Amino acid sequence: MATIKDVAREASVSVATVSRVFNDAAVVREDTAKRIRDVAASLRYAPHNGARSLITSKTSTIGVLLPDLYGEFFSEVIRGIDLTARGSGYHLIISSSHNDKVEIEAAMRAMRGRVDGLLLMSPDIDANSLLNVPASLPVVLLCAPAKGHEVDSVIIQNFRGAREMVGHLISLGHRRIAIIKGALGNYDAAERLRGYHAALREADFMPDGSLECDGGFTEAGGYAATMELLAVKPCPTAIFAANDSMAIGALSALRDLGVRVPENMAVAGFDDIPLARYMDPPLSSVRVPISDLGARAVGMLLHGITHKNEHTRRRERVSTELVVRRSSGAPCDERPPPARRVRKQR
Amino acid sequence: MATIKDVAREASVSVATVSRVFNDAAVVREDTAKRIRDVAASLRYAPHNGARSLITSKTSTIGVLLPDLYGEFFSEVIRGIDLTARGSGYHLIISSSHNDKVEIEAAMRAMRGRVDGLLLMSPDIDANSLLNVPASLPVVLLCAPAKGHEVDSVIIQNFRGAREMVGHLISLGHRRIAIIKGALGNYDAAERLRGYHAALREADFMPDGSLECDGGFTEAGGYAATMELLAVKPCPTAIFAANDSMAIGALSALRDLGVRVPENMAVAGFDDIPLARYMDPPLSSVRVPISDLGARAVGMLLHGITHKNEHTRRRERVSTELVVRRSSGAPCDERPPPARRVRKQR
DNA sequence: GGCCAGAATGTAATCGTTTACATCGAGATG
DNA sequence: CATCTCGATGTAAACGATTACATTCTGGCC
Repeated sequence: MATIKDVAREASVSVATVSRVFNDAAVVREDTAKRIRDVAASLRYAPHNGARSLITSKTSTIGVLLPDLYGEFFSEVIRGIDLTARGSGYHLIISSSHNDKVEIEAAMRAMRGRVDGLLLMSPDIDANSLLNVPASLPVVLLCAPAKGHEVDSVIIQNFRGAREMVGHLISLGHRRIAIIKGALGNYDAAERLRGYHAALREADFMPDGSLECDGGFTEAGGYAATMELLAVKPCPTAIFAANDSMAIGALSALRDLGVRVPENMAVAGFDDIPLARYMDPPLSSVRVPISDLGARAVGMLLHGITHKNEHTRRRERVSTELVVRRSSGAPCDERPPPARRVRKQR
Repeated sequence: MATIKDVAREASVSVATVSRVFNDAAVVREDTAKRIRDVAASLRYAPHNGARSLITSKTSTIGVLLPDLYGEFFSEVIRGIDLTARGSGYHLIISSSHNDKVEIEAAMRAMRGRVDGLLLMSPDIDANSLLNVPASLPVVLLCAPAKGHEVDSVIIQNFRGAREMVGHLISLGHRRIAIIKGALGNYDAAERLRGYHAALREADFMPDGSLECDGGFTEAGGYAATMELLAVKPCPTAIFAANDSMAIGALSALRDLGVRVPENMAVAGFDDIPLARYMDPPLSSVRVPISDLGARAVGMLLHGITHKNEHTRRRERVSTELVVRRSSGAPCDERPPPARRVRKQR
């Protein structure tokens, strides 16, 4: 493959001049510049970015470490990240399926010299892990607690969102509200559970462990958890799933069992993935501006990269919004029902 | 940030020895190796991959150029790509939103020196564009015609799938079958249209231009197209959308118009994205093994990378499968239970 | 024509690695 | 004891660019 030297030789100039043409073309006389461009084109020359970034110590690339790539949530996050990064002239290196600390640290090392900064979404990373990693590489944590404020982060208002949704169910008259919990050790999962508890406490409900089931954030987990919950006596009248995937699993289970939603069981999710409004019945959920999440994280990271020296640690949180659809049993505007007032369920 | 020289100095050895420890550790005496590893850890040293790949001319990275990142189709493709690439120790650099030829060529140049090969998914790339690009970079085309066999490609059996689906609708007794066409100039779109025509021809139906509407592969486009189609007299009794997104738009439109599916209008899509089975009614579609598509492409690309010299051009096609659900009006199994996915959702 | 300023271009060091080749010791061999 | 071998380590040249600094042109002015 042609290098800058080949072009220089062929155009009878020095490499410096060729380099200048491809960077600050201004200083090169127009006729030489044109000659060089022609030669470059005929040789199909393109600058070698690896070499370039070695000397400039700038890769124009940011690394994205994710636990997984499956499902609408990640797809949306990445989209937000990509849009913002590209807007600022940055490329994206994406690396997924990092489950334990060891893998993540390995992946972070692997990013050394490839990226200018790192976006890290991982349930079980903590500040300590970051110490085992090439120093002075800006990092932003996604959906993870930035303990001790040592590192930037952007998180979802999980607590508030969950409390609000459970509050909504309570306001509809539900007294036995079950929760399908997210993956163990996951920050979002823990916070949503906390929000659930808070809402119950505020309504002076007795906590009831039998109404809390693990769902692992997966659709299958939601299905299984629902099967368990329906065996509990007295039966819950509402199920709050800590994400939409599990809520979808719950809807499947209820359908298989012949339980009508929302008449005999209210269901609500979290995230408001695009799929939610297409469910039957449409799923009430807590909207998270998912692609914003990614966009904000990139913004923060880019600031960290360009103002490396005096960039103060920051923590942003994206706010959530209650989205009421039919599955929770409240009247709603999705498909306007005939005049029907708020009706207590049982 | 610490470099190999720092480590060498601190451990009182030469850079060569340090390098050897991080590569073929075998030749270094165990006690020196340990000393070096300790020093490296204390300095938080990690090898600079940019420099490394400059000299080895190997980046262990493949570039992925996509038109967009939105929607389940891309999400699945990327997942397949990521899984396979990671399995072979490759990283992914992803770049989306490339619409016209110029942008794509720019993006391809930008990949020079960053990647060992390129996965290119673009409706309007052709063999000629590839000539304007750094030579000898292996490329695999996704869902695009590899005219003249100059370049590897993997494509979907669009023609067969579409013909089969339209044949299915015909077998159900439909005689006026409309099509919502995909994006203009898009290869998949053209092939699916061709399959539609073939099926009609085989049934000796007269082609009717008024039954062909553009939908641009988007949900909104499908909605609009459906509105138009319902104004056609005599009205079609079935709509074949060239992808699921448009079919979903069609379902929305029909619901808004009060047309019952499948009783008064059969609807079918293409791709069988995860959402399809959740629609109301569940959407008949043509299943495409989307993540396989990505996986196969990576496999082909890796072969091209490792056997650069004598790698014969190849073209693979992934096969499709008819998936009959309620929306087409045929008797069919009830909704399948959720897939038992073990995969983590977040 | 000689001089000079400023524009255009060239020279060479540098970025952080890898690796062919050179060197150095130490133990084995005759 | 000289020599040979071989294992461990060091030296230095690449890789392909950028860029400070040096050098060479160019044309304007006296």
